[in-house]
Amino acid sequence: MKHINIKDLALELNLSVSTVSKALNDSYEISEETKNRVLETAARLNYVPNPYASSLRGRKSKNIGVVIPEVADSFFSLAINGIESVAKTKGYHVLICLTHESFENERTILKEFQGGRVDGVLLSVSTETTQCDHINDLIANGLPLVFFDRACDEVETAKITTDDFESAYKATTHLIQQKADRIAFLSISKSLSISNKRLEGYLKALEDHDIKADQKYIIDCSNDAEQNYLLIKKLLQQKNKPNGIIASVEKLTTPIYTACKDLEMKVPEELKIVCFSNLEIATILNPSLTTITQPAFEMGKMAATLLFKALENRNFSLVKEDFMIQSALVVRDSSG
Amino acid sequence: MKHINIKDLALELNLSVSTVSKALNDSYEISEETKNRVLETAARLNYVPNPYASSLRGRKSKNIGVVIPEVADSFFSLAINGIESVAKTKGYHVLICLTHESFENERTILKEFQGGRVDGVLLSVSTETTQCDHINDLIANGLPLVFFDRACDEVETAKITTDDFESAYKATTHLIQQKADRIAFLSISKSLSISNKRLEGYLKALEDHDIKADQKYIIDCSNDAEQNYLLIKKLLQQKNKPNGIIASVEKLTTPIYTACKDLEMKVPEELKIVCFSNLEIATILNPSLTTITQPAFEMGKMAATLLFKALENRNFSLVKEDFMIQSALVVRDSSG
DNA sequence: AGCAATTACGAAAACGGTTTCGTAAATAAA
DNA sequence: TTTATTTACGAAACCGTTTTCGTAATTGCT
Repeated sequence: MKHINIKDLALELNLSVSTVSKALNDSYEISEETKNRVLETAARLNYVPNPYASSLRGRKSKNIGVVIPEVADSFFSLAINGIESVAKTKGYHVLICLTHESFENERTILKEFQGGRVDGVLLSVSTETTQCDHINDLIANGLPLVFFDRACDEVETAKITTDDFESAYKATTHLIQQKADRIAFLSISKSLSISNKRLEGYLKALEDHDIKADQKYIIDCSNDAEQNYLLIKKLLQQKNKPNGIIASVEKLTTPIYTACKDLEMKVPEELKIVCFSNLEIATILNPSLTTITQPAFEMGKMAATLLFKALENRNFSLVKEDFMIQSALVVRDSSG
Repeated sequence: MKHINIKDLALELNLSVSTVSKALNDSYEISEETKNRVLETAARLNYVPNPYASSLRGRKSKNIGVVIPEVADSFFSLAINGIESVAKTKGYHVLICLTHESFENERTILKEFQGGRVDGVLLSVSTETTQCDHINDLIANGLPLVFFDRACDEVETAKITTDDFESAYKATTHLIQQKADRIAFLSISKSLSISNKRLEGYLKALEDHDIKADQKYIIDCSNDAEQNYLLIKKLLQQKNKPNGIIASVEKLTTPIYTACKDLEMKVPEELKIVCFSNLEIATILNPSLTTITQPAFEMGKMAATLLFKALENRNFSLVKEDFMIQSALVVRDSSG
């Protein structure tokens, strides 16, 4: 079965290519009768237009690029669903690109996007990203970009974030109220703004409750699960070990619980735990995990909606603006 | 900043478009000196070729389509990583499309692919998929397709699966050896071949150990979490309730554990649990979850490798063949 | 030196659509 | 009836590449 193009279709119909094209696009220039004939024959011959040919002429790809560190993370997979739900209504496709937390990958991907592969970009930067020239280049090239969750402050565009400062503040205060006074904070990156804001919220809560922050309770985790496990274990073995812990990222849940089990620490009696996490299974952990749950689906949806606003209105441009959606502190047994 | 195309580049260099194109593609027809000049200027002007123009002319998109039910599932997200790892080495992009377990979505996506958006397809069918005309159409249209995990037996092409029958058999046998004699099986679909094979493995194991299968222990779950929870709860409340349970899909983990907790059933004493699951957090559930873990990354990698073999060799064609990789039964406390 | 082969480039066609513009026929307005 | 407008279509340009083919200029061979 040969693939059928618009020329074949026109030939079959004894019409010109342009008429067929207009009929397929429901142009006012074409009579109802002809439109129906064309549509019918197109269906019969199983004609599917080549999107790249359309892109080329129309100078738009009908694709948006979604650049994220990882797909095996419930925040991102839920956000993808949110993004996809709006892209679908707009007739757009979603091109998901993974950086695997590598700056070099991120740069390469954004560079490629400048060739016209996508019409706009949603980005959550990698942990390695400390400078944003590659992002500014993209924008200078005319591609609208909206950050979601992990943003770069130096870039003049909109971002959808959650109240990282406040939720870390809330979580810390919650632990303090639960009588924890040596609270550790597990960070994922020194450069990521969300990580820093969460850290600041944590520090502010300590300060407001007259607890002195201690550098030894602030741990920089890496992208390596085994190494994180060792770091956490070490943290929990030192003298004056923490009796509270706040993990700023979901993937630390497993090493934390594993370390507690291996060290036979009682949760929440000896150690109270809060994680930034969207894991559905938080409820069935034992003890069930207190989480700060981000509105992942909503954030994806909102980011995409904003991006489309920029794509559809040529005179609407994305300015530096922070759309903040609240996360929820869901108290469960691990901090009881 | 205007976007630069090959014509601008040629103008800047005082060369013809064709020469520039050949230089960029490292053609033997172009002198080293010219190549260097072109490369240099291209970098300076930040030239990025339009992939769609190349696609159009070259009649290939350098994209492969990955069609899966859901991305928020650890099997699929890991498989994506496997697929991506090989696509990257081939200079291909991965277009991920989600069916959300809807047959209609699946059909629409595959239909669209026939327009040339992708050069080949990796597919894991939706639970609703009972007939395969849409898949056969795609293949008849010249697009190579490889199944992974969830396949359609009626389609003449290769598939990468795991030993669903054997692993269900092993899991069931394991539960029997742990003294369970009323073992329930939770299915996700009556039509999905993997679901049926797992069911058969379960039934065979019962038979081989002289346990009579009982229809009331075989539950068809849906795509709705709340409903599944109710089904499971009902299962665990009937008289002669099961003392063993095998869940054929990861997303049933939460409702099972939740139901056990709500009904105050002791695991594993009163109920032994095994799940088909790739969840990392299986280890930190309490009790830790015995799983049948599929080689998700490997399967993605293998499926992609096979697809590229078909893409690269015009005379290699995908025949009906089942590449089976073994899953591992990882015994943990929930079946102890 | 004379001819063939090679080297290095350019012109133009092609990929599959969309869009602009031109126009014959039909209809409306004068 | 004559002129203006509308309707319905076709020819051709165009989007940004790659590729085929043609050809001067250089090199190699005898």
